[in-house]
Amino acid sequence: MNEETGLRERKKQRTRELLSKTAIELFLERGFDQVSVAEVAAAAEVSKPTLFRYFPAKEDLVLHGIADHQGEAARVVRGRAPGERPLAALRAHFHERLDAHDPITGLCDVPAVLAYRDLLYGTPGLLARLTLYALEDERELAAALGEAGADGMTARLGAAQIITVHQVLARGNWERLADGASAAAVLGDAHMDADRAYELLGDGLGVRGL
Amino acid sequence: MNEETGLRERKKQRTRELLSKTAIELFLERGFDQVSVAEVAAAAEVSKPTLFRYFPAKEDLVLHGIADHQGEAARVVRGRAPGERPLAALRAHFHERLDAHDPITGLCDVPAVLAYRDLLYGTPGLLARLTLYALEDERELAAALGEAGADGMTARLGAAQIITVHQVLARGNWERLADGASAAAVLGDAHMDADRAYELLGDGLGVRGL
DNA sequence: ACAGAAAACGCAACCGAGTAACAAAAGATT
DNA sequence: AATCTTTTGTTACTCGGTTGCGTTTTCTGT
Repeated sequence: MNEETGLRERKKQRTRELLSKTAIELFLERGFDQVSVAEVAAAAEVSKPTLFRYFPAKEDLVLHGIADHQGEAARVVRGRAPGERPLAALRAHFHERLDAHDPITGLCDVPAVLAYRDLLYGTPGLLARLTLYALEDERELAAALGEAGADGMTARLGAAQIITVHQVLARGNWERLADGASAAAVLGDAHMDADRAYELLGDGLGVRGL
Repeated sequence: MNEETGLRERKKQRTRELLSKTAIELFLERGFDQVSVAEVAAAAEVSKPTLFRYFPAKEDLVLHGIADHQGEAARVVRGRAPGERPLAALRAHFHERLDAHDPITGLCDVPAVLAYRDLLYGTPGLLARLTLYALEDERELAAALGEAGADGMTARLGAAQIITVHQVLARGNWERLADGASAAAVLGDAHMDADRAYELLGDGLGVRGL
């Protein structure tokens, strides 16, 4: 009875994507703060209230694509092979995403993606919103680690550390690309960083003399 | 010639504190979003533009006190005893702050402080701003760890993990107090959590089976 | 003590984000 | 086709934050 179709739903979907796409284009051209939502609405040929019916805030026009990855870490832990350790699963997954040049790893040199990241990291408002998304990721991962057998405090500490490490790795990769290197050229270093980071997670900062 | 005095500076200082104090009182009474900056300005008997000359944004009226702790972790590392490891210095310092019931540890049951924390954690806008402050703390700490001999990536990873762990610990303590326990009653648990967290930092998640 | 420079302030007007109310239009249902 | 529901546009509003400008207050030099 519910074939996921319906002209209405399709139109909504298209409007939503049109809005986000239009907004990002404008933001990339002139900067997040230099473009008003009224302009975005006009360019997408909808009214301002309609825009806000689709996106609760201006920032979400940009972050809408990122919300798709929400809860990925928790999913990886929950979907790991029987007997596999959570950290091992996450580590393998990260290396996979690295090879795929997934933007969430920071290792994607498609010009549009690079410009997009410049926009994110260069706009405090977007960065702040982004960290709120990360907080939810963290909570979900903590729950998943709890299911995997960790006690409450360990699960929360571990989740926080893992999410944090991913952010640092992504930022590191992005900085290399921002310096002009190609993704292919730094792939090896990125893998090494990831290995190092996961070893640090697994073996502690103690082994590095801190 | 410059005795740090001057009527002007003193007045500015007082106005600044009056504004922050007035704002926090009002926010605690009715909630951050239910009080307009115009009201705050009126209650403090200054004009709206003047308020914004003292605080760049509404959120900073609340966070102004917290900014004082800015860079504390980095300072601890830089000021550690010769031969002492950074992690050991940070660990000792955290335990000290715990015993002092310092609000930054989350372990302070003074009613006003508790209400203040409710305000912080219960207002997304404040939380977001707070994490931006934490980002700077992280950068500073990374620099300090770098000076202490860690290579770039390790310093950044370590800094991120340490700051994150502090946040998790503080939040954990706050949750216990929010459940009605007294600071004295949970002090022991708080120390245990901190020990556990720092052991995790030092020895890695591996020892806990993750 | 007094005049002038510099800083801080208040006022009023303004811009942009986000919301509310209501009317108009479009899709779904029979 | 007629009706009901959902979505949309218009207008107008609140609130955070800024700007320009004239006025008051404090600091400085004599």
